[in-house]
Amino acid sequence: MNTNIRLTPQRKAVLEVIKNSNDHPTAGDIIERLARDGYHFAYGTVYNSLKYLTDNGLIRELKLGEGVSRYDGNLHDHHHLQCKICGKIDEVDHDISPQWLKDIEKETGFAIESHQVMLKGICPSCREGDSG
Amino acid sequence: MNTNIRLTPQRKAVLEVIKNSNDHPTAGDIIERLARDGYHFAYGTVYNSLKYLTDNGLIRELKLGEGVSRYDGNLHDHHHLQCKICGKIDEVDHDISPQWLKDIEKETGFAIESHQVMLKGICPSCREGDSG
DNA sequence: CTTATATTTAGACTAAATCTAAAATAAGAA
DNA sequence: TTCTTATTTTAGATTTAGTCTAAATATAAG
Repeated sequence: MNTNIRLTPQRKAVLEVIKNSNDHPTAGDIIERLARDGYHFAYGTVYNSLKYLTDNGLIRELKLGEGVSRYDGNLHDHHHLQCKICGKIDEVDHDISPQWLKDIEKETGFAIESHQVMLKGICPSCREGDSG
Repeated sequence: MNTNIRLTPQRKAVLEVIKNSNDHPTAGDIIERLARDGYHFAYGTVYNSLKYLTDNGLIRELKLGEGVSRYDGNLHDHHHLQCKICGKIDEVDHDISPQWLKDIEKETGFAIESHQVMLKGICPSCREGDSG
């Protein structure tokens, strides 16, 4: 992690929005929230800031298979669980077994650098209303 | 799974391309391969066919966090491993522990319906040339 | 102050995928 | 077969997420 991080006003504002969100916003969500706070940055600036903040370990980029990137201010290792009905994303602290990863490395010869588990299901509030 | 599957010539050709591929092609790849085989279907037809085949369980859609969907004719449960350098996708048969999923269901209250593990790393042939 | 480097901006551009309305095809009924 | 209805395909416009570019601005170093 870079110790010489340059937080321009734009990057700072983007970081603030993410730190103040707990719903894993997309770039679009972030631009919307910045605008609500009176910041009207260029589209590209927000993307550049997100990349810079991600590269420097201040935020995390999540790709949950929706075709959109989401951003997370929670730097602790965790996985995600998305409701198929309402789209809500929950965080899960359990990590998968390191032995499982080692077995896969042995089997495939890959050096595994990162892993992400994506769980899809029905959240408690959507389950209440289901019929099956 | 629907027992009354209607395989139009378009759907059949799309299915064939996927069954004959072992590299998890994207829609773009599939259109390219169809064209090589002399099939020039409308863009939308290929997407409709992919959706139809996926919905009917004849193929699987993979969302590996690249922002593109890939398609897989291997219907057996498995996970995927992508090389950060060359982009090659490998298949992994090991499945994660059912107990792990149960623990998460208990913790979150979600009814988990599907899970996908995405592993990123460096493949054996790219490792040979690395300097770190 | 001057020069070099980094960043932001507006807007054009790209890629993946969806949508739409018309045309074509297939299936079912008489 | 012919008529009617439902399904599928087609071409192309549209949407969405994100990248790229060149000029303008800001910051840092000498």
